[in-house]
Amino acid sequence: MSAKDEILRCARDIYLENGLSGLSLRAVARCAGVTAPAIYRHYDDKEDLLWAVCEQGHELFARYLGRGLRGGDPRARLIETGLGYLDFALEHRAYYVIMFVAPPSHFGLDRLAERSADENGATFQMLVDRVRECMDAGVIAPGDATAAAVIIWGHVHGLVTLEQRLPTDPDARRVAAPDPVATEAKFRELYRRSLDALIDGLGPR
Amino acid sequence: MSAKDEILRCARDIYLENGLSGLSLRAVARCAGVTAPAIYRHYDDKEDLLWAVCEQGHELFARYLGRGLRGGDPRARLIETGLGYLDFALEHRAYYVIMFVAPPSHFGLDRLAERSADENGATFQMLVDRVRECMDAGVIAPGDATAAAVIIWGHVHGLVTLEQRLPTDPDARRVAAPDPVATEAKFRELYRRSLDALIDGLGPR
DNA sequence: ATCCGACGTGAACAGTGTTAACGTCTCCGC
DNA sequence: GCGGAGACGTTAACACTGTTCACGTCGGAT
Repeated sequence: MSAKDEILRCARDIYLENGLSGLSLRAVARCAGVTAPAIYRHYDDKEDLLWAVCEQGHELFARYLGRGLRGGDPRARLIETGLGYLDFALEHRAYYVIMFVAPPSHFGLDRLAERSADENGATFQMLVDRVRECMDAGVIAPGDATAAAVIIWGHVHGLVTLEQRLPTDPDARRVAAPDPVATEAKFRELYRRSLDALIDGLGPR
Repeated sequence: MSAKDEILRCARDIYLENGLSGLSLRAVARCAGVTAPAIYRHYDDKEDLLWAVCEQGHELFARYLGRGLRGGDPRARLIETGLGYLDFALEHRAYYVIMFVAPPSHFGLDRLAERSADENGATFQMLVDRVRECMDAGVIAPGDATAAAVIIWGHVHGLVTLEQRLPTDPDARRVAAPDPVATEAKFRELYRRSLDALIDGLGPR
């Protein structure tokens, strides 16, 4: 395994475990068995290294979104895409955060902002395709497929990010350890139902 | 004006202008005409100071949400609340980012995470009230008002955060300066339509 | 007059990302 | 075989960060 790969592996593990605040170049170097400046032989700077981590995330993400193609009819394919999105967000929260949540420019990560905008454009295209399919099949009212795709992405993205900030289950407010498994199942249910409701709302009158 | 107020004012201005990465204690101190350690006479640490900035944001935010009460019927009040949310997010992006977007725990801001969760719970209650009103009036199908509120908040929150990451208008991809005013108007339109569609979807069959 | 607490200071510490100067290998052409 | 070149790593240092410590300097209450 090359030193470059080893550095990336360490950066990824440290980030996924400790978040951005735990990701220091010296920590990465220590883990990889080198000193900090050695990293600069392989990556331009910290932002560049972080981007390499993001790229691995996007690769993983693409596989989750790909599940959408398994659905039988257009509506099922769109919903299945939404569920793949949810699974990725729940199973790989840390990845999801850098890739879609944390606004890079506010943390001085300007290049990362650009690059991830491009990447987002690609996944967005996948969603637009599913939406257009639904429009052709009469599941969604004909119109601007791009706009509808923004609405749907916004919807699922919002639910997922909100789930990470709210207790979600208000009964569990301030009750110790609100059994994450149960509330996650509840949230999945809610996610699914709301996706249905939204698509209904976007359907022909 | 007390020194404490002056420090807070500087911290707010610097943050709103330069984002989190530009907010250094020494910069705040310089602006306020003191040295960095003086800040510790008034705030526990940087996180505490940042929280004070957030509090001002929440105060402002409450006024925007309050507009929802102007609506005539329950549905109008719910939509008006959603539009107030949008206005705040668009007119005070930087505030919106710390308050609702950036996940504090990933940046080592644990206390801020707790505190803002509490604050979010409060605004959430306001939304639940509007939803319950709609259920009573038959605008939204009867059921769990909290769940419906999560869905709606997730929806608007997702659209707003997405707008900050996507070009929104795909025609403007990579075209220089895609006239922010025009695309903002377009986005408002899309936001409003999708909110309508979602509430339709949540209505009785 | 004296103590005290509030407020501010300069110096210092550990940690950060990053750069410069210096080695040490390996491989390639002569 | 020899010399040069390039890839890769090191140590030392710089400027910056949040934070703490010991020291002052006031104003007000006793």
